[in-house]
Amino acid sequence: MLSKKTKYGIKALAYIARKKDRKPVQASEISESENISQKFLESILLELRKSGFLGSKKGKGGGYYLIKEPQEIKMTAVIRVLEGPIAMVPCVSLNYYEKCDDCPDENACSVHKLMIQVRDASLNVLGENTLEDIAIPQ
Amino acid sequence: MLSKKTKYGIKALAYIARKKDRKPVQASEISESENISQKFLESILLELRKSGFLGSKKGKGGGYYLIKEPQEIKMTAVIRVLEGPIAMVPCVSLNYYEKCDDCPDENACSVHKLMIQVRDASLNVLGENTLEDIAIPQ
DNA sequence: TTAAAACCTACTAAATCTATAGGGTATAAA
DNA sequence: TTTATACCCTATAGATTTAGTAGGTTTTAA
Repeated sequence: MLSKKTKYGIKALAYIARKKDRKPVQASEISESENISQKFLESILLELRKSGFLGSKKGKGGGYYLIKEPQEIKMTAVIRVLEGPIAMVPCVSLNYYEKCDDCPDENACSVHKLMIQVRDASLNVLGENTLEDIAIPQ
Repeated sequence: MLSKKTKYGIKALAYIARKKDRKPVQASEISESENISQKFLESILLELRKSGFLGSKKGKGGGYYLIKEPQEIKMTAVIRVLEGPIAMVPCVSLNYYEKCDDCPDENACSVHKLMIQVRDASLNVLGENTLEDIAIPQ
């Protein structure tokens, strides 16, 4: 299951991407428009800034803006930052690999083989979709 | 992320499916062989029995056995029983649908559209794999 | 009769999620 | 230079889920 944090983060990025001008967008505006708790959203936007997706401007007229073009932002990257691994088990994760305690041999594990297929299917979808693709005008 | 419960459940089913004879397999045997806490495993096997995947026999020489043939058991069905929805958000779940609190219009939601694609990709993989496919002899 | 094995209920420690509280800091406009 | 704005930061807390553990009861085969 996708956490609310990730879901809100994606919606916020899409909201910012839909704006044609590159003026900073306030957290309060996104919060109201997308029905997200403002304080919670602030922490998410902050994280997106620290991980290089957003820039920010303080003070009156400030807000958040995209650093890269929407078509350059793959959804795999967004989800990895907000949610963590895309894989359903750590032992098939490309970016967050962990060995299973119970598994002496990954290649003999039935779950492992299945989850590699699921991971690749998900990676394929999320890698082909960019922020531009999902931020269609309403 | 797949819960340990689901992971153990799949491994247990695969273990039982690998046995050629249809004699009942004890929880203790699976527990030792797959490095799963026996008590935890018992509760999982019980759930798999109640949901129609396994039959059981009590007393000495008892254990669990498959009710259907491995090739008739789709992994979608197993995961839905043990883990719940396959979709990453409830609003795109076929079997566990729930409306999002924050979303007035699902069709205008960027997350919704993306997650439908992810769901379909996962469903495709999990629907094509049966217990027979993943229970390859070690 | 005894041992084995499924069955059942209740509980719990730890982690995670989803925020909320309460400010601090930098900036722009008046 | 003041003031309002808006980002920035830390701490905390309630709810839920996870991953078990504990301690039994019931059924069956030998």
